[in-house]
Parts: sequence; C-alpha cells; structure tokens
Amino acid sequence: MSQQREPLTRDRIIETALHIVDGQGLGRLTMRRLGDALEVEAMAIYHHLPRGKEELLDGLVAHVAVLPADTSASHDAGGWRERLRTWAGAYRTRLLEHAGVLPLVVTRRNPTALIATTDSLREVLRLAGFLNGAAAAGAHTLIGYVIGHTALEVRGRELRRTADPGDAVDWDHRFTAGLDVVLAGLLTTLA
Amino acid sequence: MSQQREPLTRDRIIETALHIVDGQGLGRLTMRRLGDALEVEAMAIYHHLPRGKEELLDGLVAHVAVLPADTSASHDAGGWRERLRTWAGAYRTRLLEHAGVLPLVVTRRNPTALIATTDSLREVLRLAGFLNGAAAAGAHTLIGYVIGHTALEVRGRELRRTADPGDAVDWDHRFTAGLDVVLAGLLTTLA
DNA sequence: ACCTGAACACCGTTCAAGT
DNA sequence: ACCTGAACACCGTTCAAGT
Repeated sequence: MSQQREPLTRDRIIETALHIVDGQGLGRLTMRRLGDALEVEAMAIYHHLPRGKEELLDGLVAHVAVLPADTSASHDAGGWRERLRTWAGAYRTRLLEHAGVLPLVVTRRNPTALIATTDSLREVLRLAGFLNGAAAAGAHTLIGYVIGHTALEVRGRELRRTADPGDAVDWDHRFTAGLDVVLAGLLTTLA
Repeated sequence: MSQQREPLTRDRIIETALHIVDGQGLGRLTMRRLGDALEVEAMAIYHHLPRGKEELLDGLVAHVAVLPADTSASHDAGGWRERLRTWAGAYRTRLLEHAGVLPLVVTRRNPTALIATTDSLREVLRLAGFLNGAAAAGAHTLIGYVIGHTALEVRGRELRRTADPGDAVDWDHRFTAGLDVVLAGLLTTLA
C-alpha cells in the first residue's frame, strides 16, 4: 500500500505555482511553499526547472499571457471587429482570473510570451484588409489597451471596495466602451 | 571638521531608492543596499517610513505615476487632441525613464496614485465637450493604452536587442500611431 | 528625535549524499 | 534519474539600547 505520489513534472509545478499565486498572491509564492504544496522538498524543483525561480516565473507568464486569436474562419468585412471584441473579452477575463501574474507580464521577464498572441492578432487584421504596417501597429495598440486597462481595473477594484459604493465603476461596461473606442479608431486607419 | 551628513528625509530616501531601481533594477532594491546608499544603517529608514518597504514602494509609484494633465488654458475645439498627445508622450517618457517601477504601477500597490492623473485627464475631456460618463471612460481608455503599450515597449526593446536588427520596431512611431488610433476613436464618441 | 547593533524568521540556491 | 539534508549568503523587520 505504498501511496504512489503523482510524479513531479514541469507542468504540474507551474500549475501548482499558479494556484498559489491566485489564492495567496505573488508575494507568497516561495520555492519552499511550492515544495510543500507539491509534497516535496523545495530543492527537488530545481531538477525540473534548472534556472530556478526565474524559470518558474517565466512559466507562469507563458501560461497566462499566451492566448492566440482565432485566425481561421470567416474573415469577411465586419467579421474582424466582432472577432477582436470576443478575443479581447476573453483575454481580459484570463488576466483578471490570474491578476497576480500581471506584474510579471509587464516586467522584462519572458518577452517572447506575448509574441504568439500578437502575431495572431496581426494576422486577423491583415486578413481584414489592413496593410502590413497598420496590422502590426494595430495589434500592438489593441493588446496594449487590453493589458493596460485591465491593470487599471485590478487596482481600481481593490480601491473602490473600501470606498462608498455610490460611485462604483461598472468595469465590464467601461472595458467594452474603451474597446469600442480602439476598434472605431482602427477602422479609421483602414484604406 | 565634522562632516555634516545630509539629514535623512522621506523624499531623499525615495529619490535614492528610485536611483537604485533605475540603475540596477527593482530586484536589487533592498533596505540594506538603500541604507548603504544613504550612508546610514538600514534600520534608520524605518524611522521615516514606518510601514517599511511597503511604504517605500508606494512612494516610488507615487513619484512616477502621478503626472496630471494641464487642464488650464485654451480648451478650444481641436486643442484637446494636441494637448492629450503632448501629455501622453510625456507620460510615456517618464514611464520609460523609470521602467523598473512599471510592475509596481500595475500591482494592487498604492491604487490612489493614478487618481490625480486620471481625474485631470477626465477634466480635459469634459472641457472639450465630452459628457461626464464619456469623459471618465475616455480618460481610462487613454491612460490604459499608454501604460499597456509602454509596458509592451519595454519588453519588446529588451527582446529585439538580441535579435537581428532587420526587423527592428520604431517604437516612437508605433506609440504615436496607436495613440492616434485611440484619439480618433475618442472623437467618434463626441456628440 | 534619530540612529545603531544584535537578533529572528525567512528567503533562493549550491552541493554532496542518498536511493 | 530523481529527491533529500545541511549549509550559505542574503532578505525584511523588531526591539532594546545608545546619543
């Protein structure tokens, strides 16, 4: 009756770390606590992530920040706007679910993580008729807005919780309004 | 000939900390190193910042993230667009100069720091003829874009440095292009 | 009031040793 | 190959003591 322990894998380590960050915050993610959660000594982690905590944090960013847009179907005229609206909403939701890693996404850390995401967005715009340069710039504008606005939202939600609820902000509505501003602006750059 | 030491003040502590972050990165800002730079024992800092490192980081955010827009003069029709363009450029410049604190701006930390900035932006839009709700949302959209895009820029610059310089990004141009997209989008929400 | 020195609990990481 | 135990250098912070 030896209680077979789940084997330690890179993925399981990163998922457990994400669970700690979501539940207790980034500041409480330590190698020792992560080891406890995995029922292993902290030092065992280094066998799967040789670069240690650095590699762990890179893994968290990759896990959260990579969400490519669907570039496959129906790239008709009005389609791209609705497609980007849907994608942006999904991306915001993911960032809010893992708000603890937002500071990591913003750091110099793991700069390649967002490339797949940005590239797919650029492709959506290219298929919609944007010129190469405008598509690349547009993808950057959109993803910049989503990340920046969501960061404001996370901070704003924390603040208003202690204020009087009279001047509460409807963040869903505000995000959508800003998103529509960006999309409307993008439309004006279409030849 | 007792060498009179500059007295320790809250401001001098925070400015010295900012200097360390700019020069060596956020990870190397420790209370002990900060004490060394101030030519004082680390524990002396607690006398001026009772909440310790938490308060120090809050101070850094306040120092960097607060940059109100000029709401004073000439709020004629086309004026607000140029005013916001100038302000956004200045804000981006400041964030780039202190890129090390960007992760702190994005964290839950010191959520009040951006309020003065956001409020002044909203006022600029209100004076330009935006309704209250649209002005508040527009301010959020703009500041979200600036923060998010600048965060992408910091990460992107680090990445491309090791890549072939053929596909280098003109970040100045890209920022301005995205900014114009946002401003064009804002214009469409004007009654 | 302002700063120091010693101490405490906790980090990330290395490395030799176990299986 | 995979994990452990002890050790090292370094944190943030408290607290009694100095001036």
